[in-house]
Amino acid sequence: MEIRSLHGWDVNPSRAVEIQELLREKISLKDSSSLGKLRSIAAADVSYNKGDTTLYGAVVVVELPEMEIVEQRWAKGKVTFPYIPGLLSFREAPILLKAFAMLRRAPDAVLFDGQGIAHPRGCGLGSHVGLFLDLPSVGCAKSRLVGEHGPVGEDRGSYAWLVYRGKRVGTVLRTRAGVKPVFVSPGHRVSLRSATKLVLLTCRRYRLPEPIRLAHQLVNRLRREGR
DNA sequence: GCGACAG
DNA sequence: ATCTTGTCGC
Repeated sequence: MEIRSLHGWDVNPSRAVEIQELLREKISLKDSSSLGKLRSIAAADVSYNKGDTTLYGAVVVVELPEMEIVEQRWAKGKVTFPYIPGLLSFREAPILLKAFAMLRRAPDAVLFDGQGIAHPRGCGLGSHVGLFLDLPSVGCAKSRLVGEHGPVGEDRGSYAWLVYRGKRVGTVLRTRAGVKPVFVSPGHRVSLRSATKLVLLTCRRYRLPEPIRLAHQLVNRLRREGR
């Protein structure tokens, strides 16, 4: 699929912050019309090698309603940026974009293992990569980066607003009774409402969305087998 | 200066 | 993220 080039990746942390502030203005929180006929959903994830600088990135595409895998691509590369809270996309996006570039067909939406706009500068991994792909994207993180929230109901589907600097930037969603909730936030071209519905829709028997679990399994398998 | 801090 | 076995519970 086509990848819109917005800037290179050879940057330092200071420059990365400037880039996020510029990208923030380009993010759309409106539902893309293409979400109406939502059919294929993709998810991307990254895995690292221990004392090495090798990393793997993968994207898995599934189709509703059964969510069977229709395509999957992966790439192997080297770490070029350190892990700094708030700058995760500069570490993981490059390898993920390589995998996305190999997709034959662009998915209708993409899920990311990280934050969308629930970020210090409103531009987390989900938003950053969503902008490059110019596709509806959603951030679904396992823990909090920024924002505050009240208690979350115990039933599946219960949620609390994630508020940051006086704005609702996401939801803390219980995707399964009895398990820790996930942090959902719009990436690009999706509303907070739709982002939350999309995550709940793709969560079946586990805490995380099925596409994300599949991408997670794929990169970990690649790392174990050292391919 | 101190505490927080996606993966 | 990664290092790691068993184990408590539905």
